[in-house]
Amino acid sequence: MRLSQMLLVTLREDPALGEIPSHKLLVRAGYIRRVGSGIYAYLPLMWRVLQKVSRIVREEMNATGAQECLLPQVQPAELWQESGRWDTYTQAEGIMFALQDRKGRELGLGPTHEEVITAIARDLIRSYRQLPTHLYQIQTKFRDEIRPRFGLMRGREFIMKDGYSFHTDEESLRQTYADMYRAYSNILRRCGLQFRAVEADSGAIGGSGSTEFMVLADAGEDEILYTEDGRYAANVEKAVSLPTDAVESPFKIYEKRETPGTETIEKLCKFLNCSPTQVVKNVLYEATFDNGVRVLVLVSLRGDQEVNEVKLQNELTDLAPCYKGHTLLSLAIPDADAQAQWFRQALPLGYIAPDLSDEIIRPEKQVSPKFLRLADQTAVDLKNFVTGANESGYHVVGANWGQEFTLSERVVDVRKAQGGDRAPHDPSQTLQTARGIEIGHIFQLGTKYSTAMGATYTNEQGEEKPLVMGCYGVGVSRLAQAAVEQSYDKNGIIWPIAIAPYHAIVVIPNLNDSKQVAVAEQLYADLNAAGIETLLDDRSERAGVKFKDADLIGIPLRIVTGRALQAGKVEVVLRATLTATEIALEQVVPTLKNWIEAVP
RNA sequence: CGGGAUGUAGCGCAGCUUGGUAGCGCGCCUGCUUUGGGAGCAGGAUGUCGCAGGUUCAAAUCCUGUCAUCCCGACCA
Repeated sequence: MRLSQMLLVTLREDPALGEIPSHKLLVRAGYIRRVGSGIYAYLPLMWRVLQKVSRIVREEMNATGAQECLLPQVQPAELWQESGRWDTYTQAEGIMFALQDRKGRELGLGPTHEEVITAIARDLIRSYRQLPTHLYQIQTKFRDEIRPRFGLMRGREFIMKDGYSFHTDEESLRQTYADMYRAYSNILRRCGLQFRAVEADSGAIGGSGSTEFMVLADAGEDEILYTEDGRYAANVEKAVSLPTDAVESPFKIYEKRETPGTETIEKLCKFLNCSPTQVVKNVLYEATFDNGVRVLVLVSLRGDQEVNEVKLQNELTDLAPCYKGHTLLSLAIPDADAQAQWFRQALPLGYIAPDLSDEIIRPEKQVSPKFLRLADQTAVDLKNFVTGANESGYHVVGANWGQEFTLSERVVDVRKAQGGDRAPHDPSQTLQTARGIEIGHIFQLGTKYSTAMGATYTNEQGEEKPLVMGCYGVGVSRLAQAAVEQSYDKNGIIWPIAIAPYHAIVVIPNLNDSKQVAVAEQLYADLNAAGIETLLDDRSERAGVKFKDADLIGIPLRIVTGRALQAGKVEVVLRATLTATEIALEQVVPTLKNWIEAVP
């Protein structure tokens, strides 16, 4: 491609997006253009990158025996009602764009495709002889994100590879899951990215085991915890750890103390001169179930710990049947307005005890009259602890479970693991933290969708069984931006060669020099003929502009038909290091071919 | 959903306090010069000042409403 023919508009200044480098660079270098909040156009250079990524994804998927297909983006609500996800996806998380057609039928734009694929499997798969089988697609997904940001990282429309496998049993599923683990590792390695596979929570998708593939980058939205022995790595939402030991409490006698202005753990510990590990703190949440029932949840945990809301959500989802619901719709910390609505009197904020009276809950039809009291394991082990007195300005010290306070029968693990905690598999290992961008996620779904939607097969014994399923996603457009986030400098993008839009760019410094032009044209033709994807910068711009643009758009190899021509050579510059080498004309094609093939 | 901010030329911004002919830089167009790191000189084009009301002789500027976009938070008592 000749740059003189290409619609390439680069910006000299950074666009006014107070955001992450990769986003600014993709806009500035003319790869993407924002059309609406979280909605982007992929311009020609970007589209080539996306196609490169897609190709690698296809090759690795096909190598595992998965078959490519293309599923509809517009999906009838009935399918989602069958799986039970219509409400959670259109109300609670609100992530699905829902609409009505002219006849008033409800439709959704696909944020994911479990329902569609399960419906198809239900129709097509009859026998164990057809299993296992694995279908995938590369397609645009729609998600009405609460807050779109960071360009392609969290858009409302994005490209994703999603695959779904069907099995007779868990063993067969685990085999495909392992294949996908390898395929995803191959994809990321081939794209030239630094990444880490971590244990993850399976969230709204459901199912048992799941692994996330994280591209390591400081701007990543996810925190990951891992040990240096390489034996443990998990998303912070999923991570488990051993808490640090609690300090022994100095409060041997139970008594109520006046503790003015100590509404936070930090202030309280300073005032009482004690460790946060001697405090039981009590956090209030409001949970809403799918049948409209609301429950006030009081979580007790050790003062130095924080609640992991994902774990808490999972616990509450499990408890939904106790409130005659199927699933949790939302979980929130009640704000002042909500508190005024729920309670007869103002809460003693900062001074709440585990035995906060149910009496203060204002009776209401859809509201549970009692607190759901949960105790985290870290709180259970405490002796002679400090906690609130249910009265503003007062705490109690020297309290014990079974004496002054009754321990909830529901003991759970809802604490957030933190860097520095000891690892369960080997307490001599401490958890390290890193930030990552979630690029891939593989799940063992089991029979959640097949059971809900009646997708079954007949086994060798002639029995009808639900299909065992797995699902596997790669964020294709997100991966492309993550590559930039991991590889850029002050001059612009530095693409890994495997996904660069072009391998090389031939720059003519002076268009008026006919020799420069002739040599460049010849090299341009020869390189392309040799299978090296090459751009020709034949624009009537000054050399400086061309160099700046070449660096900005990040083409790995730059060939300059400039002053070295007198010696029968051209200058070849590596974008990554900006190091230049002079190479004889006839050596250019073979040399570049070697370099490109040498990249792993 | 809460909090904060911003909407003025393709991009980045000033002007608004104190109402009075729409500005700057970059980019774009023409010509000449220049030609290895975002050139110089000369000339030129480009705006429903987000939208709708209101106040006023007069509104980018003041008032009301509205829409959009961006940032922070969704913080633990």
